Amino acid sequence: MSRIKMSDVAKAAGVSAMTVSRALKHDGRIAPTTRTRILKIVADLGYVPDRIAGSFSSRRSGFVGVLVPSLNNPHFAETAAGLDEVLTRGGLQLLLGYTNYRAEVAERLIETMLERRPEAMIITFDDHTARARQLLLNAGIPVIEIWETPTKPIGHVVGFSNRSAAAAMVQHLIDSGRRRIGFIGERDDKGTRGAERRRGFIDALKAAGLDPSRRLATVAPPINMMFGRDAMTALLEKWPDTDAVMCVSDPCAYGALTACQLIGRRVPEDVAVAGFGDFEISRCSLPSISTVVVSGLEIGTRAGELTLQLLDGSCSDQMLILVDAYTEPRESSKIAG
Amino acid sequence: MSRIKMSDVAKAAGVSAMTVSRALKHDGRIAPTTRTRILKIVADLGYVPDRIAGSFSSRRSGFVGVLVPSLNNPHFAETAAGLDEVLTRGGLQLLLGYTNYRAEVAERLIETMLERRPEAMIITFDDHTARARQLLLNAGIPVIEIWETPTKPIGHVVGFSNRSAAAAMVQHLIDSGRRRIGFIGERDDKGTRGAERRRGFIDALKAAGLDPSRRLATVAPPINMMFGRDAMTALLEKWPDTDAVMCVSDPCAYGALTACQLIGRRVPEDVAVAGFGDFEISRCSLPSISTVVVSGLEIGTRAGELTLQLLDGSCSDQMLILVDAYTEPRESSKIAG
DNA sequence: ACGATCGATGTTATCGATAACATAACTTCA
DNA sequence: TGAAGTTATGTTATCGATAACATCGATCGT
Repeated sequence: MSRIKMSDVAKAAGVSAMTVSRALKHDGRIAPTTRTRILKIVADLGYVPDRIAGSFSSRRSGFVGVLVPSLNNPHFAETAAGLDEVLTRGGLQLLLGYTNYRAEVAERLIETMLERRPEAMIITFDDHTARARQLLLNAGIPVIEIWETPTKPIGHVVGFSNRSAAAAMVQHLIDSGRRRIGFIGERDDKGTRGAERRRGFIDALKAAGLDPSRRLATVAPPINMMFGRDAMTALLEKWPDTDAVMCVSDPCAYGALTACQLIGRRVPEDVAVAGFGDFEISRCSLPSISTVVVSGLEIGTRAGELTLQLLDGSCSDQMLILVDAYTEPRESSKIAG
Repeated sequence: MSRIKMSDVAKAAGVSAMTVSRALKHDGRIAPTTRTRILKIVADLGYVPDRIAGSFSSRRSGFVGVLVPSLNNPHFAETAAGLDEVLTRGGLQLLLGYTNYRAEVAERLIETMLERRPEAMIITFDDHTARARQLLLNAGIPVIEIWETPTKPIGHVVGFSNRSAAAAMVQHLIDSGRRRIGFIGERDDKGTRGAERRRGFIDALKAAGLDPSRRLATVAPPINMMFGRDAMTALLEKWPDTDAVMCVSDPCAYGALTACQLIGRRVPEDVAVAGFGDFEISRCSLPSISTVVVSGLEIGTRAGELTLQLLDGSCSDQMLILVDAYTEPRESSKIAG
């Protein structure tokens, strides 16, 4: 059961192990006929190279560590897909971890990942612990924070301002004639994207001289549909004259929409509903839900491309890449009749 | 910039590298005082062990390779979460890859993963290429197929029969008085879970002596909401007297539901709609959508536990673990009239 | 036609941790 | 009290590939 190793292949081909190594990674300096012969023997023997040994020897793990809050979210899944797509082309492999939106989990994951000597780390911005930050700074590898624009970045950034994007959406609600606008989201004590969106909500209302206190933000992320429904029910009970609601995400907004439909409030005639993120549900629901469009895939591919550039030395500045995030009005915020 | 290594820590502590190694993995044979002293020095120096070297030496990668069709699907995300939860406890790390439902991508991923010498492989069942199968068989590690019950398993299985589960749901539609039942899903040439569900649909209708030909299954997975809407629109155009539709998944069913609402067919009075998978949307939609409940999390945790048992030798048989999948009737299939 | 260059391949040292074995000090109990 | 066991630690060899350098024959330009 002892595994076939490179020297076995070499022996079978009548060459040295080094030649086999070169044949496998196609590094030029090898005769095409030799290469073909070796590859045939590799296939015949079923040789599978040992990348642990290879990484150890070359001091290149071929890994990029990626941290997302949750996989169960199409945005981060798309970001991971975009990263994977680009990095695979560069011969790199994703080492994916998810934090469940918890900083201490993130710290542990960062530590574990760094033991694998990733060549870069890509982190979805969230409040990091001081130690996590220190670990990343000491790692001596490129660090890219994504999905936000941190005030104190660790390294590079590929993201957008959740705060301004949310503010723009609230402004759209104001422009469509709404004045008594509520917010449904996550509780206030977390440095997450959701908290930034809440700040954007407050920004926009204050700027317009409106009351920003209609907020129901009580649970930790992730927020789901049923929370949106329950929160909207509660919000309408507490502030019955509410004429619009901004939700931290589209699933939450869909829940809020169903709450209105169950209670008998018409959307958008009586209440406008807005979400965030352009999830599938916000396009397909009846009425469709106005949302902030942002492409998780683009964040992934841009971060992936930046990673490749940083690793091949073709980019050495500290980068701040902003991706587009824009308000897309749909039926749920049509100007009331 | 040369990294601190174990021997540096050893020197600082006045012990041998081996003692540092033992202190870090807490393997018993070490004096508590020595251990404390070493851990303090590790922290002070910011030493991060090199697991590549460690894996190379111990011949244990600490990885478990996991293949899912897509991350952008709450089921597989939950399965990954369940696996992660259990395997982390066992000191193992997930190496996650996704295939986009494509066998050739799966083959490439399996090959790449095996180079990392995973200690086990967990594969979401789909049609494997012959080479993928061979690679897995030759790897000499436990292989667990999940989310299905393959007729010719490679190793162990943790799953359920998508075919019978779908058949049971169709039977429920029949029991609720429906006779002209359609199916919306993925095209017929793939060995996926969706194709199994289509077979289950046909099984149930044939068994009841009903016509199973009302099928719209034209695109490759994954199926989305808008496809469900378009397909339902087309299906009702082609077979206007359809009184129920079974959809390959809940998002697809939600799309079909909105198609009915747009056209003016009442659900469930005129048409019953059924989905698969107990996605959030099927609980929250109005009406709620009848579905087949199956826990991706459970599949993950069960597969994780099995992995640990296989690796510590406490289980050596070829295992077939069935998880529960049951029909949950909701409003969308209430008995008409 | 001959030194310079190049292309293909071989040799050797090495990456950093850990398994396996060795050792020294210290207990234990007949 | 001394042989046998126990505990804490040290020593040595090793995992499998690859970087760096070495070699050798073929080719080329003038």
